[in-house]
Amino acid sequence: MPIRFSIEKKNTKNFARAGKITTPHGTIETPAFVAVGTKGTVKSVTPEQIKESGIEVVMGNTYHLYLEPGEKIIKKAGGLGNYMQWKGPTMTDSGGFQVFSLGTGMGEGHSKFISKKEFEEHEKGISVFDKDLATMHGKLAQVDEEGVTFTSHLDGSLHRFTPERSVEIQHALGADMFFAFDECTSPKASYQYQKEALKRTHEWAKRSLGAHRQNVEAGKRQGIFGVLQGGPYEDLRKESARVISEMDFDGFGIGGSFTKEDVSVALLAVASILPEEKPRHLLGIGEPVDFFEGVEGGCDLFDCVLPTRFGRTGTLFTKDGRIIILNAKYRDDLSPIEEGCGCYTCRNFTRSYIAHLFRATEILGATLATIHNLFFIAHLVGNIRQSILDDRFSEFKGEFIRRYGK
RNA sequence: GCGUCGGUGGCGGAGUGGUCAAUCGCAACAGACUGUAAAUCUGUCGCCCUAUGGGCUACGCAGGUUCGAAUCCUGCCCGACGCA
Repeated sequence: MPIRFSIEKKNTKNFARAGKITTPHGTIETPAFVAVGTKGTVKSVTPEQIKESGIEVVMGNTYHLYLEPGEKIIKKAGGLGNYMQWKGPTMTDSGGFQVFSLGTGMGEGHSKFISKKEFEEHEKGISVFDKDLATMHGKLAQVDEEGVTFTSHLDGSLHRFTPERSVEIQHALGADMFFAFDECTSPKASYQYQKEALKRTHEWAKRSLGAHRQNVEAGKRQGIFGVLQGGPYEDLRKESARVISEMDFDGFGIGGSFTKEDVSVALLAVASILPEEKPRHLLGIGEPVDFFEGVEGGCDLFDCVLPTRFGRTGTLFTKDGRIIILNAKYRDDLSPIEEGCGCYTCRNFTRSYIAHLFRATEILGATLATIHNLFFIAHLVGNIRQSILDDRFSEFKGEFIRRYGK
């Protein structure tokens, strides 16, 4: 078994649990936040800085790394971790999300989240979105039963991913854990489409798993996670949980696009169906408040671009809510981003200085802000873990949300 | 002193009789971002108001021509360059 998951403590009132994932490159204490390093780098920070922020695992992306520098080079370098000099555990995403973000997501012009209002209007047919128009303009990915054909966003060249190909690339990338190739649907897709896409995702899961089990060497080093889909529909979510659970995956990913309100529903629908003894990764979710819901719904791993993207674009997490460092009031604010924060940035620099770096578009601003945000999230999730161990999860959740807001 | 060119909103810089409160860029101000086509994107950006509309003041200064001027004419002030 390439990875081992053990549960140390379970919450009696919900699905929250604290545990450990042991991988060939070290142990991850769960719940844990996975830093996103799409192209083999967590943008703007060094591996040392990632580690010092309290991050234990980094996730790269098959689509991006396949396009550049190409999986062959990374394999030759000894795998993703070695190539990027991240010594801890690694994961890779399958490229399934890009089926959405470069496919329908691009035409619809929204991210994986959609507001409740927009979703309801869409259901009533009020939306002005024109599917034909979206197809004609700029979509880079096209789904069929066998896989996805896409044009590179870098040079327009034509490529094709199938479950087998995604797994093959992910073997070359060599991460400790990786995901089966799935189709992440648009939140605006119809029930009928969600159902068809789900069938496809299940078929692809089976094929991904098959391709992985065929490679005995890779199987010794890498764990494969099957991905659940189903959009906002509870019955599809349950069905997905049943189908994917029956396959011999090493862990599970919960994917998809949502309205904020659907996340919790989707998790609870699935929580008691998934086998308890395998880790669950909630894909792509990570506002501070979201972690509580995710953990309550039984999730052990989370990845999200927000800490790093927010960092680079000047939005910083604090216990009292997020701040936009470019706001005029911080120009002469000589206090740290967050009073009492133990991160490198807060121990050494002021809001004023970081604001100055952003105004001057000095790249150190992105680095210092990213360090802080990663530290904030890693420690938030770490504190959630501790609260489970101490049997005070609900109290901690209440305290945090009261102060943070939203 | 003479000549030439030029003076536009915080800055740079369009516009050369009406659709100009004035293209655009920068700065400024505010916002967004959830398995990263993102060091990205959006909105506001003369003043005032009973604000998807209305009023006022504006294109160096002062006059003038015209139904109407940032745009044409005269004088003045300032700047750059050239000649003395």
